[in-house]
Amino acid sequence: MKLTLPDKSFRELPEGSSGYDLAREIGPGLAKSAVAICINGTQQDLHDVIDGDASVSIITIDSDDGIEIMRHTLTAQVLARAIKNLYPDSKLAIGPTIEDGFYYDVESREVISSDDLTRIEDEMRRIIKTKSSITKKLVSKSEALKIFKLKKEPYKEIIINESDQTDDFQLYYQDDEKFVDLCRGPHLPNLSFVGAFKLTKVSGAYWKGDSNNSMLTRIYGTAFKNDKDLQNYLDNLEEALKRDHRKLGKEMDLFHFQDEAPGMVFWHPNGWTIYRNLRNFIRNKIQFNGYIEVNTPQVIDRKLWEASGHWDKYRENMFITEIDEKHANEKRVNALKPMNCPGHVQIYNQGIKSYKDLPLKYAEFGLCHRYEPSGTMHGLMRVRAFTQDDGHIFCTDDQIESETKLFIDLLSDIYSDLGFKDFDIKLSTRPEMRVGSDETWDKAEEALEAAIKKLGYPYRIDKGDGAFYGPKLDFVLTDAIGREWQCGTFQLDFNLAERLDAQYIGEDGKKHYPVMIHRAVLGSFERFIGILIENYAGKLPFWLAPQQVVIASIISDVDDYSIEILEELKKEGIRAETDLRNEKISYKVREHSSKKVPIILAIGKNEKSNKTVSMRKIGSTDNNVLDLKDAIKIIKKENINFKNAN
RNA sequence: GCUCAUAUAGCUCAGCGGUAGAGCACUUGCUUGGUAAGUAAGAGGUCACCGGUUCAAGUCCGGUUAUGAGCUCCA
Repeated sequence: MKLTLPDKSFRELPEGSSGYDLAREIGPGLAKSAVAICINGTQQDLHDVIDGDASVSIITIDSDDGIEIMRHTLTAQVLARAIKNLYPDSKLAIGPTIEDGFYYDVESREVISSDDLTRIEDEMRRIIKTKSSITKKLVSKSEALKIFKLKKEPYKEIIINESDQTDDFQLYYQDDEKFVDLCRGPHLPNLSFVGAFKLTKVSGAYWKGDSNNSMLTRIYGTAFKNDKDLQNYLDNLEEALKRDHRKLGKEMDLFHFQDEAPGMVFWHPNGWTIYRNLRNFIRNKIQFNGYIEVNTPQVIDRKLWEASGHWDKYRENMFITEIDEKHANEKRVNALKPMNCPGHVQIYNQGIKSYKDLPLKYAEFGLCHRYEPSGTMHGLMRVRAFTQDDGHIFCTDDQIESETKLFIDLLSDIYSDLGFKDFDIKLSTRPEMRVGSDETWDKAEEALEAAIKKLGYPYRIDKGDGAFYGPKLDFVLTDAIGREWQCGTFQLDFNLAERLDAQYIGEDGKKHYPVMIHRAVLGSFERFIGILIENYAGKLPFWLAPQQVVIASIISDVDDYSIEILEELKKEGIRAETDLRNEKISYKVREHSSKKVPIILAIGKNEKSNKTVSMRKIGSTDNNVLDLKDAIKIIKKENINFKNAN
């Protein structure tokens, strides 16, 4: 048979040859590092017989695919076996690879906690030491069922039963045949290819990811070619931990949380400075883009939420309030607003609107409360009270496309100013829980897709992920360490205006319902500030930094000059402070550097007598001695973004 | 909401049945020192909350609350 290699060259091999035979034919080095073969684009075991002419490539242990196969073998053959050895009553569910690692889900009567991981790792090492070869058997559906029934593995039975495959179920065995796992394969030919690994954590996970199903124990691990790669990976994890906004928030004294208000931020002066700067920045951007800022009540009668549809479709997420005092004769039930939209419609509804008023864009930095499930809160990233950079565009069908473009332009501009160059767009369609007729949804989805298509932005579709009132575009940005964050949103709504009776008089003199577009660029200030902190590892752009300059004296003789510099900077609107404490300059530099103050001006005898400063910027150990006037010019220039925003 | 873990000084953590500890931070003294920790002393805790076991409970057990890692959610 004729085999085509990746470099387009050919090899002629006798019928019945395997990937291993091919590798050996090409060279002993390749045969030694080969772990699997890719035949016509499908990965298969190295010892599978190649079925006639094909284009093939050998997968070596050094390649990304090879590492992935190694991780797969490690979880399905080694981890699973170790668990069965240590917890014979446990039931195996599934064990896939994930980015940078793998996990195995098992049902176990005994609690497996992170303290047990070392024990499981030891058992895994013992298994690996046997260097067993791994062999495959193909069996029929009924035989596969029989085997796993005997082994008392109910989850495997379910997997087999639910498969539409009738034959060729792949069973993988090690040398002594005591352990068997059902698997899609391919696997390493033997365990000597296993490199460096580590079990990382234990947690619960629902069977098939459905919260109605039973909770299994999930054991996570990671594996690499060698110890060096593994260590490198673990170091990177530690690096990510260092920029955790919860840790930096404490170090930089930005905010805190406490038991009495879970999921709600106590902003400290430093954190609130960042918040205010970001809000001013957005406020100016949107004013420039035709939005009018409004403000609506926090607590609103349930009647309005019933009319808007929130009471029916969103109540699980709402904080409901009642007045509890005996003397109160109001017995109404209120809800804290989870969204600003119904409030904005109330403003729209004051007075009669004409088509000439459209598009009408209301913006609100509205504080919304949502009752998020207890287990989902996470620092600033997922909270129960947050402020959106919210806005609602009331427009006609014809204006949807131009409004979509205007919004995406605004969003790119803002993201780019904040240091995020790239974002992806997701189009989310009708969810199961929704208001409005299917015809309305057809119309809305078509209009939104037509707009984004016409504008030529690449997008992907996320089926069923729309808001309950309409389809949406979500904007996902990538941060400095490659993580993705869904921030901006643009939601088309053909329902709410009608439900809340918002109308306009058209050119035809008749009443029409406007389209409502719910939109936000940052999403929530809380979350976005969390993202900014992590993206910049706390070293925020100068215009956002809570404290921009510290003037640190070296000896007390220069206190007066330091104060003079402070006054100069304050005149320029710079957030500066002096540090005149009786401490060494290195102590002061260390302290303000760890608080991520962008600029430290060290002031000693020389600076005072020459009217200069010694400037040190965060992230650098250079010290530039500059004339005070020049230094102030440079600092003003650093602030330019902020000035532009005003 | 679910699984597991955690909760001790302002912060980071040790202590795991017998009257509460360290480092840093804080206060005071000495020190005026040139770019990531000068030095000595002092002060600081209802060991998250409620209950139980015990002669005796940060310490063991149960519950509550919060937090963490995941899962499920995420407008």
